[in-house]
Amino acid sequence: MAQSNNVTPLFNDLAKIEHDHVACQDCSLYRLCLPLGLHNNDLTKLDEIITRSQNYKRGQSLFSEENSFKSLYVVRSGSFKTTISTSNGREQVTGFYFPGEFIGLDAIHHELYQSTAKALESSSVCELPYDRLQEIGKEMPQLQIQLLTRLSKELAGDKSLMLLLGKKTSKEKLATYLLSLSKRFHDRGFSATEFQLSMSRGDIANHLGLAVETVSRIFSRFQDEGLISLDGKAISLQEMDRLKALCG
Amino acid sequence: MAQSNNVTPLFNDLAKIEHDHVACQDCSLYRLCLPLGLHNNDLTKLDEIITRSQNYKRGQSLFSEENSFKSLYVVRSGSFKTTISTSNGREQVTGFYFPGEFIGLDAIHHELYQSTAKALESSSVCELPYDRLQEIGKEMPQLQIQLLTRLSKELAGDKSLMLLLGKKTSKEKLATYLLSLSKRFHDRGFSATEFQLSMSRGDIANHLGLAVETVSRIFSRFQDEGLISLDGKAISLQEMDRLKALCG
DNA sequence: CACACAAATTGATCTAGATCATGGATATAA
DNA sequence: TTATATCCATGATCTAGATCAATTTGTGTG
Repeated sequence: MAQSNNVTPLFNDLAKIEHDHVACQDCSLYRLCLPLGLHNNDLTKLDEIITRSQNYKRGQSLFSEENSFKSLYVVRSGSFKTTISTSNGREQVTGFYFPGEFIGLDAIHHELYQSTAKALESSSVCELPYDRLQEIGKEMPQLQIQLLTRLSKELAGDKSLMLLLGKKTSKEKLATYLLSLSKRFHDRGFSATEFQLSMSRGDIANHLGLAVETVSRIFSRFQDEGLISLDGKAISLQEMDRLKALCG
Repeated sequence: MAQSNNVTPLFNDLAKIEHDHVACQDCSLYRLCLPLGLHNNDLTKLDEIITRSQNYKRGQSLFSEENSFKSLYVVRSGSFKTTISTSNGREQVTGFYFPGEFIGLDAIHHELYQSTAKALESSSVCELPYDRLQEIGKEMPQLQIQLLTRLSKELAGDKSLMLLLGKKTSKEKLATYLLSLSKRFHDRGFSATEFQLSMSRGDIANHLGLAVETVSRIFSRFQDEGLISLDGKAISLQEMDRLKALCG
């Protein structure tokens, strides 16, 4: 059966991508993205250094661990995951990224990317070459502040994730995760209760420090209890309040 | 028995703190800290906005979750831990901070601190009021870049910690932790193999997502195997290579 | 210096969630 | 369309590390 269309679509349509060169001014992600608060002149300068990428297909890499760091990326449409690995090959999904969110911020201090970024579905990005960004940033304090704010936000998110990984039970982890997704969809103008999970159960499990089987079981349990309703990748949060209460 | 003196002292003596107003130029932490790369004029301006704090005693808070965000702090001497909590009171130690390291970076995007910072021993800090920092930052791109770099570095560290929390066994966690401490001591000009653990076993356990008892047992095991030698808070890493191999 | 309290160690037991195993559902490709 | 690989769900079993319990050691404080 084909995926039904009664839920929020994946993020493919969020940015206007008919033309490859939508200016930041005209981008529907404007208020979620870096340019917020920049004046027209500055915005134009920023526009000039941005490369709008071709599409990335599901599974395709934006960059890999140990590649040399060159650019930051902002998701324009679709979604990505980032991973890092131990020397003996175990992998941790460190984050999921949706339109308007930055990828690569953890590489700024380094010559090399610290993680691998892969598309979860057909996706596109804006590429910001870091050296040129620094150049124009010298005359745009507001841009620097935006960048700092971005980094700080991601940092705070990662600390919460540490709390989740270190101290929460499997149910609490899943409930917290679903509500975090919900909020991000809502912030992007979509339904807070009905959306598509672009990542696999395996990715979710890995990200939350669980086994796939555990995620499956808890999803089933949540369904039995009427908390959510799940049809493949389409999820609907039926009882936000009870979910919130489950977050710990 | 009193603590023996044959190991690296705690960080109390690292910064020259006889006078409350050591200029950044003269501070022994200079090369680890923010001012790196600033010119003399800029350095003087930075100096002017910094408040050097009185001492914080063991257990004393620098700030608490939900306090309004005002300043960033750099550890001058001693050490701190930061924690965040779930709504029902469970707590996660999100980080330990040593001289030259920044505390509060995750609050920049917010009105409120996202965590609580407590001294682990007698400690002191430099306080950087964030609004004034932004003010002078407008004319000091190098300062902004330093800040960005700091944030990025902490971000990368947190991602590694996610890998640790999500994918490593208890032994691997402890080995990884000890080597991370070792590196940070070494970077500060101290022995990479002999130092004092200023944090309790409980703090370590919490930070690594383990129970205290587990940490105790693994420390004992590591001792039996000749990997480390432990006397209260004083630790000596006897076999760095084997420890490295244990990190996963 | 001795009291009281907090931190650490060690052993015994228990359990949340991992791992193993199987079958069904989905997706991709020729 | 069928082949083939991957993903997902669910049951049975196992185990790493948590929890509980009892000492021991360390550490402020009057």
